[in-house]
Amino acid sequence: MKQNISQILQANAPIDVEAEGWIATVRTSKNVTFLALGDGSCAAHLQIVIGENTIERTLLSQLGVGAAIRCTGTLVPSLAAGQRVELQAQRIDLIGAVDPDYPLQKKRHSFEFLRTIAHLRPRTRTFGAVFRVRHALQMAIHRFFDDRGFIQVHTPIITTADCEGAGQMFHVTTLDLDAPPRANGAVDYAQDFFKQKALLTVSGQLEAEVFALAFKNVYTFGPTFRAENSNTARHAAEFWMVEPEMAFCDLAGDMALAEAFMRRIISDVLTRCEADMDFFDQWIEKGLVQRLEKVVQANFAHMTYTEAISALQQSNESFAYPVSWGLDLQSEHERWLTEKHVGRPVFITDYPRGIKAFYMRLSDDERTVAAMDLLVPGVGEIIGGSQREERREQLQQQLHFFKLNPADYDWYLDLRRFGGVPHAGFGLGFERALMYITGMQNIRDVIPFARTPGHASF
RNA sequence: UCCUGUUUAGCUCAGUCGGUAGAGCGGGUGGCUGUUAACCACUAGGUCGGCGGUUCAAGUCCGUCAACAGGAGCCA
Repeated sequence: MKQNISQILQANAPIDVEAEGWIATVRTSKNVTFLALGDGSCAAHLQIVIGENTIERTLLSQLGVGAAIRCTGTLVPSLAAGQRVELQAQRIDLIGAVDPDYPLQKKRHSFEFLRTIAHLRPRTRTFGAVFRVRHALQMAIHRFFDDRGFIQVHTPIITTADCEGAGQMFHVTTLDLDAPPRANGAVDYAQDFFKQKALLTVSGQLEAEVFALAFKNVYTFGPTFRAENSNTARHAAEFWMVEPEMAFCDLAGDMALAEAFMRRIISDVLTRCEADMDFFDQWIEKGLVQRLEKVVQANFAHMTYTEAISALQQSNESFAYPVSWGLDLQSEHERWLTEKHVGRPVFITDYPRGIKAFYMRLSDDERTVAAMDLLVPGVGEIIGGSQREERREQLQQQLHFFKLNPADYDWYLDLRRFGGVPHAGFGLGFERALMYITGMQNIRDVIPFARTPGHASF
């Protein structure tokens, strides 16, 4: 198998090699030309040295930034500082020429401009690092669960239940939208492909619970969809979510898993993507690596929602949003708690029933539910989870409390009749975790081809 | 969706008090004994986001639409 540039850069010089890739920069002087060649396999480029009269002058003039080439020659220790080895070219083949209007230049571009050329931006250093780390983070997540005996469940992407009553969902239909069949004045979904209204999933959690009650420890990791008209740096219409679910597990066990999970995936990426993480530390967010190392080392703090509210009320900070028991915590509150009050990651637990989802387990005080959010310095909430309501009667009460139709949840209620057990889980937005780990500030820049309101190009 | 801001060369930006447009990079040409986003010289490149208004005169002031960004809400 051919060697990629990552492997070539680690080879013992001198040795004859063949390198393939795209030209990142060109520097010429009278007797020598230098190319920086990249193939996405690592953050570093391979320096190619072209001596006088090595190749045809017409070929040399075609070696512009962006061109794809194959270079054969001898890998030798570099004569200059800046790289350990370099490739002395003996032969260069132009595999893919580049037109002079190639938009990427050897200078800084704005992320806004690069979003408009999503078909070319993966070749830049920043996006090379982003998508290598995205892959590494994904693998770290799978390894974490696999090491603990978790089974991954491929929960459905097309669903017929508005699972959590959360937000707008995308419809999936084969009906003619210009003239849909009607019955009793409404669209007649009985004539649709699934013979009922179908939607794109917003969460695999409810289906994951089914598998947790058969395989004990499971997780989902797949795409989810929200049709919300949210136009922010942290929202996308299509994103990936990680949702572990554990049977015979309470909220404390849930938090213990979440803490071990965060530590492990961060340390995995730090050790496996050292060069890319150094790149982010230098160019995207100063101090990033140190911030993450502190998260890996720190014991996460714990406090209840009620304790958090009183801490906020006694803080003498002036918040834009009011603080009072029963109101949800705003971003500014979460940031203050994790950054200033405790100065490390913190779990907030036992939220008021009314501001959390119907499936969360009602506590004995009947005012709070067994919910937890993990807040981390820099971003605020990164994980949300809960112990699920395993008692059938209480779950029915919760459905009534949230004005949901029990008939839509018959199979979910059934789980509480046939060997139901205490169980718990949490959800992690994959892209938000990636933003946290890379320091990238816009979710559109950690997704290969982002889907947001008004944008589904590429 | 709301608030605020931005829109000038292929890219990143400057443009003062209203008087018909500038730089760096990139492209082209030439130079340079090994460069590190190389460097030096010359050169081409513009419907100043669209439409409308004020004015003798608009990149500049006003209105409007659009795109983009930041913040908010919603959330992951």
